[in-house]
Amino acid sequence: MKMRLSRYFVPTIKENPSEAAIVSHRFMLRAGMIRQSVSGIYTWLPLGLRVLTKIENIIREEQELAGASEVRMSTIQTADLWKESGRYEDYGDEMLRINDRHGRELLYGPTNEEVITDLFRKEVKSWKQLPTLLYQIQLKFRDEIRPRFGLMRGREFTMKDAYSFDIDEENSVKSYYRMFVSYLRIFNKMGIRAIPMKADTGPIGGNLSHEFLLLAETGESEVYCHKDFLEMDIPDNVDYDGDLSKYFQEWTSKYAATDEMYVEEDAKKFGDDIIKTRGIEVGHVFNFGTKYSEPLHAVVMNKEGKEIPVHMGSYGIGVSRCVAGIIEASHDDKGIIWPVAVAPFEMVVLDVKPKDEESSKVANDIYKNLKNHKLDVAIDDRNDRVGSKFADMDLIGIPLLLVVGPRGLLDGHVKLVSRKSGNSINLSVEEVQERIIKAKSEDSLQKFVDSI
RNA sequence: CGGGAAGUGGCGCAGUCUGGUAGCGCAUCUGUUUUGGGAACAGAGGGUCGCAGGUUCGAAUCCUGUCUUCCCGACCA
Repeated sequence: MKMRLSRYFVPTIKENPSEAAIVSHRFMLRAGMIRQSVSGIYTWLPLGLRVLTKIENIIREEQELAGASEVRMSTIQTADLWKESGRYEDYGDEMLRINDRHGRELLYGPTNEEVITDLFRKEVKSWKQLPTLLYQIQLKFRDEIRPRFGLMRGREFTMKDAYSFDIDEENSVKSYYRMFVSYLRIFNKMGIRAIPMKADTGPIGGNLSHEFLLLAETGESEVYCHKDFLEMDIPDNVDYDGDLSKYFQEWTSKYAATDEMYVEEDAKKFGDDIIKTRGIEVGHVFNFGTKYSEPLHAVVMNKEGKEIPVHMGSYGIGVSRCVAGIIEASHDDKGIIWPVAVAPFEMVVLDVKPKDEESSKVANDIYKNLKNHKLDVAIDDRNDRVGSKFADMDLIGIPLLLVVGPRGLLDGHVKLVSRKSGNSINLSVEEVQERIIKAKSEDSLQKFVDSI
């Protein structure tokens, strides 16, 4: 399908909606990415959905690499399982409880430990089938006391949740490391730096747990973090069947903690290297042993022929929150600045004057050629004044803008603009395509954008 | 749930104190002139003022109730 913005649904808003108090919420509404349905619940519009989908696909790719298999559990769950695990009463009013026509107690899942454990106990019986690592990307509902900040704290939200099942503590920790490393790679691919910090295990329980926090001035929690984390290398060419403890050591040996876990004496050992800033929690990993497998009787036969409860872990990423988080971390007063990997479009060809047949044809030819070379490109063929088209593209945050109009073509050039730096370069019609296609084929489009 | 603020054309707001039958900017539609960073002029359409009661000759405005949204707090991906 041809991505013509004149035919696409992008309802941008010029003025700031009064209900949006933070940057990401404002820009998502203004850029036509989302609309609120009721408090804390949103409809995703085409542009927002493209970003969400890209993030989901990055997660899928990396989770599969780490050995996890995708499933999709139902959003509606039975209360019986929660009574069995003992969490039905604990979870409180955050859980949306529903009765069906027969009066049976159901609920809209706020998390899925019970359902996945139920699946596991029915299907897996032997230590030979372990480890088992499953994940899903699914809507969750938590009836927050006070939803706020748009997608940052909604009630309905998209979450990636993964669950590991192992024969013992030692192997369970290996699964934990797999997810830990996978997370480092996932957030890096999204174009953000999320730093693992020692975490409180909260209601999910367990002893080994880390939160991944995206650093942003507008973050919800105060964090203390060693400055080396900002430059540390992301694990590459990872052998997920090998020893991953070195990565884990590297990423946990230096100090990083949220304010509620902050211990001054520990931080002091690193002196001035600890910076105090703010962060947004985008991921959380837990290793919780047999907390659910015991009450739910998720057992396997071990080598000695004895039934033992499996050791479990769960691993979440707030997918829809990531969309907002990335905006918090990357924007200016004009709008969003998307990292290439998650931008709704990698680039847009801006047809300055759609009514000018000649220049418009050049714009369309370039568009088609780039599209044929796998670029995720759209053409802005809207019959608006160029100023408002520029303003929209800045707001929406398209990383790369290719401006094609009669004036430039007179001199034989088109203009390439980087959203991030605001810089532009004039290039011939041929050269611009060559360079973009080359960068795309080398998977270095972000570098190319950064070089402008 | 406690504290605060707000609901008036699609969006942002004024009008409410001091009741007299609704206005501004942006957006939309038509026409003309424009067109390389949110055009100009002329004209047009669109609101029973969140909802329900009440007071009054008369209510956006006063009173009572109710719903919704946002902000601060406890809670959290």
